[in-house]
Amino acid sequence: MLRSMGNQDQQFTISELSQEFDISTRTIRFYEEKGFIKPERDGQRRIYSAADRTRIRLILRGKRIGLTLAESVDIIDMYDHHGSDAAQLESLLIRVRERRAALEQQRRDLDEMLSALDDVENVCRNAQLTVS
Amino acid sequence: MLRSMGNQDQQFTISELSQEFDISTRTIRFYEEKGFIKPERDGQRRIYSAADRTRIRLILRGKRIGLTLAESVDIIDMYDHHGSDAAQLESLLIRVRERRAALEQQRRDLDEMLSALDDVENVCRNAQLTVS
DNA sequence: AACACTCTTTACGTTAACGTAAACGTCATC
DNA sequence: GATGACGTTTACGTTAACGTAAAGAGTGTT
Repeated sequence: MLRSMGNQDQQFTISELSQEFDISTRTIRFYEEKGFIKPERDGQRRIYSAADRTRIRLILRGKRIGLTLAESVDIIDMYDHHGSDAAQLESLLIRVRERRAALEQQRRDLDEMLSALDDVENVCRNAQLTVS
Repeated sequence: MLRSMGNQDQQFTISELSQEFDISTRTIRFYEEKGFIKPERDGQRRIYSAADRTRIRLILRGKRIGLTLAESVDIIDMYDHHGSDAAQLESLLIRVRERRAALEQQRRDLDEMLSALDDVENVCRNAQLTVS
């Protein structure tokens, strides 16, 4: 786990992140408003760390699979939840399994839908041959 | 494709479907209000066909993977879109491929998230051994 | 007839996730 | 010192997907 720890202290402005992820600055401020990220300040200006940037990336990934922001954050927080307490570990494990069950159901639904689209595509091809 | 055509003419009341799918009757009427299903009537009462029922099932599957109702219906309508016209077939094929690309991206995101959860679970196990 | 259901329409309320606009602060630059 | 470019706060607006409540119709039961 020992990394070279090069430049973890990189910083970003709001417009940089906005452009990189193709989201509005309003969206980024909204995430902060909801407590999902907590950038530092240089006077009034917000300064985002590499960790903030990663959180945004993960939130957006969650969005793409249809999770709400709260759900995404809930999952993300599992990653670095160092609840050393044994009871906390247990409840964390339970939550992880619940999430995984839901995500696996999602994957089944996704696969069904994909194979249905495959069928449509094949039917289309055949029809094209018939027509042409 | 010749099926035995047993009882395709089955009918359902709104409360039957509501219970079967564990959604409210309001939701079912809402779907109709939006034009996603068009049940017949017995006087005032709505009567749902097997096809209506299937559409609801597919809409709900779409919901589970995070699609909007409009998106779900858009995909569902691809299934029985018998656009015999060659140009229509072509544009349908394009739309099918677009959808599939998005769904495949979704599956990648899903798989990443699942493997991240696997990691969390393993870390938890190790921590449990350390603690106990 | 009175009730109990199930269904109907109409309509206002709610939450999430932002969009949009107004009004202002801070630098650099022309 | 005015003009941009970029940032800030505050606040009202918007859409999707229903929830919830009110008031009534139809059908069967006691």
